[in-house]
Amino acid sequence: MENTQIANALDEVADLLELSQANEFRIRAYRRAARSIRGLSRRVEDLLEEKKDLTKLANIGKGTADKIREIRETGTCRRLEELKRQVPEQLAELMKVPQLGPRKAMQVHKALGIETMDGLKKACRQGSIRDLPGMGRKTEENILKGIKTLASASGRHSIKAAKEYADSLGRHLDRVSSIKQWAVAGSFRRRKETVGDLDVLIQAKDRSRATEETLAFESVGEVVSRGKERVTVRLKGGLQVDFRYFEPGAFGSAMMYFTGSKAHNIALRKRAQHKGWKLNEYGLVKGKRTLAGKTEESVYHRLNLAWIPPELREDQGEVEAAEHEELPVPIEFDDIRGDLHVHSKASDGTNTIEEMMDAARQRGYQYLAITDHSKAVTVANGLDEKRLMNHAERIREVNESVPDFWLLAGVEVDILKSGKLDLDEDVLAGLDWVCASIHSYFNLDEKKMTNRILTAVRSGVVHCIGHPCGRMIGQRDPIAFDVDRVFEACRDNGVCLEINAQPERLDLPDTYCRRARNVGVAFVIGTDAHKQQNLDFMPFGVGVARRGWLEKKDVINTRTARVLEKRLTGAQGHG
DNA sequence: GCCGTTTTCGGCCCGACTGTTTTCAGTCG
Repeated sequence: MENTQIANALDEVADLLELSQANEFRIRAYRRAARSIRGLSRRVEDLLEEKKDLTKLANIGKGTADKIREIRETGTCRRLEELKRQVPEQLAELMKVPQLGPRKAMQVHKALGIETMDGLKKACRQGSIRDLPGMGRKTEENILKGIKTLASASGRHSIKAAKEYADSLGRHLDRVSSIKQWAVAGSFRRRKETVGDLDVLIQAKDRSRATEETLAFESVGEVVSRGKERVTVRLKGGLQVDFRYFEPGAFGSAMMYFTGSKAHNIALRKRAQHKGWKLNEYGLVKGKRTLAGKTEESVYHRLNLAWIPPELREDQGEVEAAEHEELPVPIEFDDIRGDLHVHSKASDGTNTIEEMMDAARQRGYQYLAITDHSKAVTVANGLDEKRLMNHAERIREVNESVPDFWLLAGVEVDILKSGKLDLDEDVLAGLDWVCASIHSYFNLDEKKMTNRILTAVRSGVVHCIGHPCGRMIGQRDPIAFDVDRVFEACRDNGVCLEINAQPERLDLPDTYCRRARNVGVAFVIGTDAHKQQNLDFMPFGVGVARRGWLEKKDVINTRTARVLEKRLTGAQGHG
């Protein structure tokens, strides 16, 4: 059983407790427990196997630990089943409609017997909601709008889409004369793999004028709410943007508040509270006196903490690390010296070897590995041994023509169902860079999949495992394998793990990066570019690495061409 | 239901906006 499943069950208990209007702190306890489980780097299943004490985990006490054991064994727990008997399960779904919380959901259910989305829609249209106490016409409208939003937006947006909106919004805000300063915070700043909305902080003298000018942004679809402090809009593409005004003296605390994560904020507020202070978006205050707020650094320092990079703010040990000055120095995009995963026209890329190289040189790189597909990927015009040898020859000719750049003759070879590589190992051994990836049979059971990957890792000719989890965000689940065994084998065989920077992959995911780093594996960040512009995916991969606590030294394509070459040739025979 | 730098009971993060009210509850982030 996966951690997500356990966390979902706990959240379900919380949902139903909310509907039952149970003690709010009890509800919060279940939410916190669910979040803790979700954020674990290890599987609860394994922890239980090892007879570990779950109450040692944050926010898990005796009661929840018992329930987790129950959920693991039976798929549910008695408390949850009991709640389901008392509260219609479907109401929990209705609660997901924006504007409809637990109270209103229960109210419409009790008064009108509504249990389904369709029933709710009908009631709104018929105007029977407005007669309930505390509700009116506007409530009906908002619920209908909420149902529509829920259906269309279906949650989160890719980091790439969010970046496009953020960039064009930024260009607009730069032109607004009444805005003195603005910045994007939120999960976008934390570089999460997907983004729910954009949080934009604005400093302006004349707020109402700034609001007017901001709302003139061409992509604004509708204004959701509008106050003196905050303006919320939905863009035409469905992405929600919160604009929040602040004064210069509170810039740092506002950035912290809106950057989150929520769990990180709560951890910091509790820390402030212990000192008898209060922390909110307006500053760190003691009684009526403001202790800090102008910059993020000032707030962290006043709390006896080092400044924490946004990507680490998940309440996953970063506060403790900041306290003991043990924070990592996360890798930066400027540390990257080359890209080791790109395709050319030889397989399914759109550009020639030369064009890809030019694009890499324009970006200031020292090297680039051309890694076209192998023959198993027929849809991508994968190369067989003969074509690959000719292709490698061509790459080396081009490489000869550029003394100040290293073009590596490489391949992205398929890991077949058995674990055998798709190309002759003698041919692979003659290449500069071999990335091995899975592109088929994603549904093998965990044992078979683990052995499959281990066979490739131990082949002796592979430098790197490409997009190790094979997931596509929101489309395809990660493959099932024993990650710890694979990570250990990679370390022992000198095989790198790739962080694939394609925004729909971002694979390895951040939590696995951190886990693999602790095992001692080396990483490579590759864009998997299929055309020149795709080389610009690199920052997305760097974002994942930063969220995974990786430093420059952990990632081998931060090495200069000279050092990398030494490593690759020196590593021959070792893997 | 969890938890402890005010520790085994009594707290639990904090503020803005809307729509309904006429002082506030519900929702959201």
